[in-house]
Amino acid sequence: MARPPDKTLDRGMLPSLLGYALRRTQSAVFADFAATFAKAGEALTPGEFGLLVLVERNAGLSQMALARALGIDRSTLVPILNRLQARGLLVRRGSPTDGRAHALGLTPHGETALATFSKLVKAHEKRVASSLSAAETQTLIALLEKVRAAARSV
Amino acid sequence: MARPPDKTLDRGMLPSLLGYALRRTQSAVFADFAATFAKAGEALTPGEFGLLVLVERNAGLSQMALARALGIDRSTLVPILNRLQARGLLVRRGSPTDGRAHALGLTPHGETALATFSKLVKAHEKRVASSLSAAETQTLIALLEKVRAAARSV
DNA sequence: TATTGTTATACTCTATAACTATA
DNA sequence: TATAGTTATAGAGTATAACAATA
Repeated sequence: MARPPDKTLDRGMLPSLLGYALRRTQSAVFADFAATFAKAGEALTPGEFGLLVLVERNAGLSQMALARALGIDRSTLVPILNRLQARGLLVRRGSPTDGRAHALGLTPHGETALATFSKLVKAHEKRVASSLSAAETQTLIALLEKVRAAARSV
Repeated sequence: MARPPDKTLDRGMLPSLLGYALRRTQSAVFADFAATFAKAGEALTPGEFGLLVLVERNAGLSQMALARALGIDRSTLVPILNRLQARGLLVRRGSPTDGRAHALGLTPHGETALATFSKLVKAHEKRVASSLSAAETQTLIALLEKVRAAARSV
């Protein structure tokens, strides 16, 4: 990990930019996520967690559907799934309805691991939201969604 | 660019997570930033813009100081500076006070380019913040800073 | 000894293009 | 023809370790 940012530099207009605040906050939250998992002897990225949740809640979905839901290319997904499969968390089964497609699902170990991961994520969320009231957290998420909708329609 | 996310999937607990909203919003804002620059025939990432602003506002700073301000390792900075220098935006001069260090600065072309970039960034910011009132934008930035402070102290 | 910048190396995320098997 | 998954390849961002020059 790199050293903490130097606060003495002149940052000009940057602190007033939404994108700048977004990037810096996301970076800090990501680091907290990683630290939370590392402290528990686990290793998982936010993206991997999101993927596992999607597979659990939509068992049998195809790689194409998953890639679309994640907003990434299908080729990008392949090595990610390979890694999670090698860890025994996830399986690719043949689709019963389409010979080209895979039906994705969690393994039993993946299910129990995801339960553990979810607890860690909740602890992490509680910590990063600790400086906000429940109402502020809801406001923040709602404002982020509004910004996302506005940015998406370019 | 990948296709838009599929809205029909069950996302479980994800929409209530701050980190999830943060990642998705940042991704959309980043795409808007890239699209804004592409439409103007320019190419720059948010990180490169931030770096150029830092160099302009703190002319003569060293690579170590810049890396610290950006929160990245000094070795990570080298290829980034190489690229910006190859584009004629930035120069490494010898530090007058420390024979080991470089004094970073913008070239005249870098100064004029940064002025153009800043206009594009303002247009981009205006668009992504278009769905929020001025007060909401201030609230959003303030809440993000509070979260960042809480996440940083792990 | 410690610091600055560089290089070598490695890993992840991202994409495009081409291939295969199926539809 | 079109789609699902894979592979090959490439570029950017990130890091650690080791090195030369300098402090």
